[in-house]
Amino acid sequence: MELDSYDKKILKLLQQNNKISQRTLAENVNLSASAVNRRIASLEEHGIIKENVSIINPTKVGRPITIIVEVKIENERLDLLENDKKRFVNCPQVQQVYYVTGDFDFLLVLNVCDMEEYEQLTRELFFKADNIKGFKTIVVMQNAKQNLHVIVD
Amino acid sequence: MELDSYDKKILKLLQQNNKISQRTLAENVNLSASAVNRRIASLEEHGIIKENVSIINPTKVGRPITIIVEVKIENERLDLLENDKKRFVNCPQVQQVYYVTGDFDFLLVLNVCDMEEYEQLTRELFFKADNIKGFKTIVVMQNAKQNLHVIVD
DNA sequence: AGTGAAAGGTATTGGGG
DNA sequence: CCCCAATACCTTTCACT
Repeated sequence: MELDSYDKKILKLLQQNNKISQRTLAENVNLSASAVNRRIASLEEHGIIKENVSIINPTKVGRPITIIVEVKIENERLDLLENDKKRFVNCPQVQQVYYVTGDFDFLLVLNVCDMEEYEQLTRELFFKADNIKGFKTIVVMQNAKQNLHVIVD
Repeated sequence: MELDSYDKKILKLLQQNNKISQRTLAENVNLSASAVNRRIASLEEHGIIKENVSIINPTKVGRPITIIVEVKIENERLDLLENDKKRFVNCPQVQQVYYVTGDFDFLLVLNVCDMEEYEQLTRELFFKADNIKGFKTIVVMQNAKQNLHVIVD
């Protein structure tokens, strides 16, 4: 799907605030509300808009700790790798799973309420599994920016 | 602010899909639509709901590359540190900025369209600045999970 | 705080260019 | 693909429990 300048403006606005009304959106991009409506529907159908969500402040719901983990695996055999990946992805405390190459194989970003919760998670995620060579824990001191904005232009 | 079980259910649902109507939400949590309306307003006022956004699929808008950077700084003097942080935070390609302690000082997550864009960014972010001791680039092979969900219970 | 109903505002669909 | 207009739906407010 090709995005024209209308679609791009709509995306730019919606990824900052998706509660903005289609009428207001329409005024901003110089289109009618129904045109905006159809474009949004199309962007969603094509998966360009992946989801519409509220972002929660983790600190305010008692989960103030962000932890980064660099994971080294033992064996890169595809089925074992997929198995590790699934375990990470299915863990609700794990927000982000990146498969990388270099000194380590996975980088994880976790959100937890305290270090005890993290310690218990390490058992499930790393110690109980037999394809993990090692992992390095990095505790985040300050979460200076955290969003999923994509440049659209 | 104390969250009761109604608030928690509402938050759980909204961080999966904030386009769900308040009436549907009300049915799910066994409250009236107006009660849900007031609770959502309160959650927003208190900053528990930080923002409402559409999440864009980066690949589908021509920005398929995620890069992780570990940054070591030269001098931890507060003003220099803040200066580095601001430079990272203000860069639109930088989605996430974590200040950490250990082998490195900042971990960044970037989204770019190609390696050339990243290379140019490194000049702005790292080479032009004189408080950067070094940085390590990790190119993400596969983005297996990426969200900002927080466990609410 | 919660409810239900009324009022006001939005989203969505269909006819026509 | 656009606009406009009608309808259906949703949010918001208010009086009351």
